Amino acid sequence: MFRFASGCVVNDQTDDSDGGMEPRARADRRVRADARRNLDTLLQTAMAVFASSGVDAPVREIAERAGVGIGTVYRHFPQRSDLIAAVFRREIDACADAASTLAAGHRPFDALANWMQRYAAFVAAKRGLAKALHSGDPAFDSLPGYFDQRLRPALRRLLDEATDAGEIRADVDADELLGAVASLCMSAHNAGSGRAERMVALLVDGLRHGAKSS
Amino acid sequence: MFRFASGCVVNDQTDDSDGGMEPRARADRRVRADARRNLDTLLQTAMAVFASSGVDAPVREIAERAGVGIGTVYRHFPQRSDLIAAVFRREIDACADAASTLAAGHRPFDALANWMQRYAAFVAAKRGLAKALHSGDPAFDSLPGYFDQRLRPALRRLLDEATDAGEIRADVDADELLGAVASLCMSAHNAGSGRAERMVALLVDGLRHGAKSS
DNA sequence: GTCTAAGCGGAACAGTATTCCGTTTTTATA
DNA sequence: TATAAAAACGGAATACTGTTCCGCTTAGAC
Repeated sequence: MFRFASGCVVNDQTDDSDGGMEPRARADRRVRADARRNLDTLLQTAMAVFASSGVDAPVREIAERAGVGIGTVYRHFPQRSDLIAAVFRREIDACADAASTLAAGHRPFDALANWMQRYAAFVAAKRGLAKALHSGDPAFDSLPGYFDQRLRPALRRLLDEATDAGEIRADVDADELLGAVASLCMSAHNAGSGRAERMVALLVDGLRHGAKSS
Repeated sequence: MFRFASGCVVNDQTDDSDGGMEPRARADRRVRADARRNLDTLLQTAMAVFASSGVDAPVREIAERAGVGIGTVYRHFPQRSDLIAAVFRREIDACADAASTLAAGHRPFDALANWMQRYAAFVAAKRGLAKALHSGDPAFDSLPGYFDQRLRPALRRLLDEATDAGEIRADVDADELLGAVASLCMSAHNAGSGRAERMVALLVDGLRHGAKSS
């Protein structure tokens, strides 16, 4: 056994010398159904608890609310920080996946505009987790990279489609945009409700109308 | 009793209705000598422990090294974070006070240059505490304000005296300078030793020679 | 149905902050 | 200097935490 960067414990390839077993059977039946179910429940519960009580919520509370024993939590996440990282990862995934959904259901510009708000909400909600990120715990080391790896392509796709449809200007970079929205949300933090949304909307309007500078 | 912003516990004015007692005696004899001594020892020890073991050092360790009981620590600092804040405050004071000492013992420009290095060392050493600052603990809320309140006037005085003596240009702002040095020290963090010092020295040289731009 | 090991639960451990209260020490007063 | 009241002290006890350990349960292959 070894620990993935993700923090989940995974079976290492057990010795392959016995040959003939189908790899499918190996991979499928390796994880018991109840274990997978518990893992999922755990992540969902942790997400809810972190959202309501903050990332400092005790592991015990999460275990209780998920209806599992503490041992089970630690079986899936050797350290408390691994659980936090996994939740963060899952939320990044959800945000990235939203891009596909939106792209399928809206015109390119609308998909882009909606996703930007979705992303803004994500950033705003994750300020607590951001704090954890800077705690120096190695469990979080891979998160920034994962963040880029998932979110950048998602946004790039939306941008490209909107550009191809002639709905927005062509000179904006996905990275820059992600960073810009993030800082908008950070600085609009303690301002009244709706301010971040408005600033992001402004930014999106700029995508449509602004003249290319430099 | 109420808690000062500083986190120390202080006697509220006891009822003054009995009139005639001299205010001096009141104010002087209000704190027992051993208490004051312990408070001081505690702060000194905590400073040393934080410097060597980081701000996460257990309260017990500090109490032991200071030669007092845990109860005494908590009598002076109701929360662990109050102790951290008090230490930080004291170091800000020391840094600010150094300005006067330097001003008295050096020519204006030298005083300024020395103090800038002193301040740079302070910023560099306090990276750990900076992390604590962003933890959201209300005990730290007043620190940024205190930082400005103490350090800005200290630097302004040195700047003014150097300017009056015609030793530096007149168009630099104390705030900007504090910020600039801080960011220099932050970014030079993981670079080899002495780099921050050199960058700050560069900045100080700029004070003497640079042309005013805008 | 049986067997095996993956998975589970939660008591036990270790380490922390914080509280509580009987004891000691200072200091005002005589 | 002797005394008493109040202030401060010390540290055992409490209350939470994260984490480990191991006997028990149960999914799933045969």
